[in-house]
Amino acid sequence: MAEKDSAGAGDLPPSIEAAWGLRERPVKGPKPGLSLERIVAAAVAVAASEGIAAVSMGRVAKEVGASTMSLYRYVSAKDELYVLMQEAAIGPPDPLAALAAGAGWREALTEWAAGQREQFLANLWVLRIPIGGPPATPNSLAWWEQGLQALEGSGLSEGDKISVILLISNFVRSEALLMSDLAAAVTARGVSPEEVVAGHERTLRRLVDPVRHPAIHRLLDSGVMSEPDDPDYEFTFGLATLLDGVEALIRSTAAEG
Amino acid sequence: MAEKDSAGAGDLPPSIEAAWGLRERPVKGPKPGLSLERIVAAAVAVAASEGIAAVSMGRVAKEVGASTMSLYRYVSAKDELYVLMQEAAIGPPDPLAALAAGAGWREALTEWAAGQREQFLANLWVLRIPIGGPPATPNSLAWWEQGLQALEGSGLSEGDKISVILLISNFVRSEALLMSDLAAAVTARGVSPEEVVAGHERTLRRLVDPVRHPAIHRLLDSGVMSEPDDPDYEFTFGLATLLDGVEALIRSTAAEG
DNA sequence: CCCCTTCTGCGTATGGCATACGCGTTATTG
DNA sequence: CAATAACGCGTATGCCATACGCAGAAGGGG
Repeated sequence: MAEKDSAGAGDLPPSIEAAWGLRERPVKGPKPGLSLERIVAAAVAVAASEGIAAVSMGRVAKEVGASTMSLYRYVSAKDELYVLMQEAAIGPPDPLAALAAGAGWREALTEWAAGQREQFLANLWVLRIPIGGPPATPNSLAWWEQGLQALEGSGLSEGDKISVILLISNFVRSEALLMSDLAAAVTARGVSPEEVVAGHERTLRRLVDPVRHPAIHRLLDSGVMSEPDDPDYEFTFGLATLLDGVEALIRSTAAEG
Repeated sequence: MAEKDSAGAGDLPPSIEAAWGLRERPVKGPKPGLSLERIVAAAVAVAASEGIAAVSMGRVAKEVGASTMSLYRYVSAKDELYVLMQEAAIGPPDPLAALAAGAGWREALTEWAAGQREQFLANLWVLRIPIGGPPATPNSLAWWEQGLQALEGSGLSEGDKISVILLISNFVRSEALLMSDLAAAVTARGVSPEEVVAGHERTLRRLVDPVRHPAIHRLLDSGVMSEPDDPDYEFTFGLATLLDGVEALIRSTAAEG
């Protein structure tokens, strides 16, 4: 009951194959009136201006001037559309200047992480679409390729390289998601980011019991919550810490290798 | 048009206040036939056995033997139910043995991260529910409290402490999400985890072009994808790297302080 | 003691959603 | 010129969250 198909479980959905440029145009039948590109572009536009929740098959169809069901000739399910949207929004990475300049892995990775973050921040809705498994689209792969290249001179094993890449890209993603949450709260109420943060601090103060939560209480008293307001701070801090950890790994690898 | 309400934007939804034990029972009217606890427990049970997607208001209502709309007397929207489900599933943290034993911050943080991961892995569906903003529920706060306590002796500033806690809990979360993705793929097809990974490697091999993706190509050739199969590996590796970074931060703080 | 207020459970209705299915139509190939 | 295959899309199904309002329960004030 297990091994049946020739290719097996590893096959791609057809629209993803189309994103890779595989898949010959069928030669029979009427010429398609739409195209995957048009559909995905329309979906991205809706998501960018009204959020991912506004992206429905019907809505996208209206945008391209077609009927809902006609989209299913191009995409077999909405999840496929999501994948293609992500792919289109993220785009290919710019070449790493640090690599060209012959700089070290740390500069290269920093640039790589910053680039990825930039793409996320420019397309916050991307962070809201549910991920399923590892990437298999051209641009996603290109980003991974670039990350691996940044670690080329590090002396790490191949396994350690992906692990590091995974670690960093997860960090970038979750930090950007935090920003996105803040942005969402800001637009939900009509207030400024500062007010949102201040409101949350007020709520915490009301709930935190000095006896049961001494550390949080100390934290609130320290006034850190009201301070910095550099939107890049958490990113810069986290990345630096992460890279310090990677540096330790690289050093120890070099020492024992 | 800005400052109107006394409490302002920081207010909690009523069902969350109920989770804190605030909110007096109304004295008029019929006695409630249900309770938040029963509803949340039923929702958690459904999520645990059939996934978060199976949790609908109607389904939960059926589970507790009530009508769909009656749930809205206890919860004002489904998102509130989500928050309460998360709170219930995660539960309060066990006391840190490392802290009691007087061990250092590194042992304490490691234990803390492992505990958090354990809760996630035992309730994979939690990872699928969309997060909105920072936690304001009792158990979530308790976890944060414990994380901060683990860093007590580190000499870090309060601000650096939250940043570190944030960094680590985001890491734990995203790593667990990866496991969850794998588990989902495993149950979706009927195959073993090894076969899923192997299938993905096969797909990659088909798509990766040695010229455009030299680093990934090298990676695939190195055979790392087929190797380890220790499900904790990525977690152990990432956490160690992260903590090495934190160690560097603590050292440099001590040096300049 | 009774009525009025307040809260309960819940039936009904609305408007949204993804998508299965099948039909008429259009191009291409033999 | 027919057979074939892909097209656009109308219709229908079965979910979903949730607004609204009503009928009945419980307690408090007169």
